[in-house]
Amino acid sequence: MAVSRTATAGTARAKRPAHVSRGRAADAPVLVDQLSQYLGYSLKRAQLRIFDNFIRCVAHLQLTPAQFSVLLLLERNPGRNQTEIARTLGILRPNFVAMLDELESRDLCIRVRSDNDRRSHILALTEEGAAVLARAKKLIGAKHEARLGVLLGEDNRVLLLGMLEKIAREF
Amino acid sequence: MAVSRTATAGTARAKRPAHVSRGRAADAPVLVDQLSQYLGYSLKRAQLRIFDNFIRCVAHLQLTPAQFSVLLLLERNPGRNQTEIARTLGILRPNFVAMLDELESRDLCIRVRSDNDRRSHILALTEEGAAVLARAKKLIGAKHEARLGVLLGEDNRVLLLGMLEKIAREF
DNA sequence: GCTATTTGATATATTTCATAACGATTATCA
DNA sequence: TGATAATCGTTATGAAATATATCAAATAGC
Repeated sequence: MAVSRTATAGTARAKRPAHVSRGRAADAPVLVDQLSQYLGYSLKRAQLRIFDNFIRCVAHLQLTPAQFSVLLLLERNPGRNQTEIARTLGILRPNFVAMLDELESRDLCIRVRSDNDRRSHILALTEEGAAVLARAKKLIGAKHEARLGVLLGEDNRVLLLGMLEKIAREF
Repeated sequence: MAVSRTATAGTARAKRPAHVSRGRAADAPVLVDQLSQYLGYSLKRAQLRIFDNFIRCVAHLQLTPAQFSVLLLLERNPGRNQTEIARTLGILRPNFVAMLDELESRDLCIRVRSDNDRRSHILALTEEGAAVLARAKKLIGAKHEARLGVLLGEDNRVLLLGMLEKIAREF
């Protein structure tokens, strides 16, 4: 999404119309300085930027942030079922079904009926899934997180992560 | 949305099933430590928390974060038209129409045909809109931002805001 | 064994986000 | 000036994300 980069500079005119005659140029930018002081606003804008960049970084792997997070959780947590993974990510079970259908159809993971509870499906990465995840991690690390380290400084990047985690957990 | 707070503790059993027999308790939490190291994930989770709290803080005013941001922009930028406000917020013009219909129907703002360009609608807060905005600002400041200052420390809160702004602008 | 609960799934509604196109108006410029 | 292009708000519409209710199958609890 994101705001269009060019301001579509508003048609310079010799004679200023009454409405804009009190000190503001016709193409002056809309002021967002007040709004930027609100955490919710800045958080949302930053999140959109980050997601946008994330998607571009793994474009040729065709992975969304949500899909990446699923694959990473499967790698880190073998033997878990759909409900456990979905709940951890805040994904509702009904919505998780189509997501897994997609991943499974691309041979990135599989559902296996559990032996000890035949209601549940144990989720597992396939070899292909592990390989794609590994490539995604490398790309994100090199082109995404690293860039952030450059922008903020590595110390600040870590600080930022810590604060966001704290908000997510304790706010 | 948000993850359910109770882990729906998984049915303790005397005899461990084969799948979970290698060191993990049946009700052990899914590990998110790796995932949390990715900025996109932590950013998104924090954003959901913050929006959730924002909405609750101004619940009796019935204001969404997006609506609040529109009102704030109108106050700060009098004399602007729909396109300018929408673009600033990253809202597509077609989607902005219904949003303004809602705000205008609640007498929080008005559209006025511009004299010097009769295509455009100049947006303005009504008295009611200014009053509601003032109350919202007070609530958010006292119950939302202040809480964040307590959680992170005031210095860190400012630091966080600065980093998020930088990401939104320069990433 | 009987009832209640859980799991994955389906159906469906709602909300959010995006594109195309229109009438009215204004800008551009030959 | 007049013809063409561009812009503004709007409508219609589609796509995607998010939410609830419900089901059959399997399990848990008594």
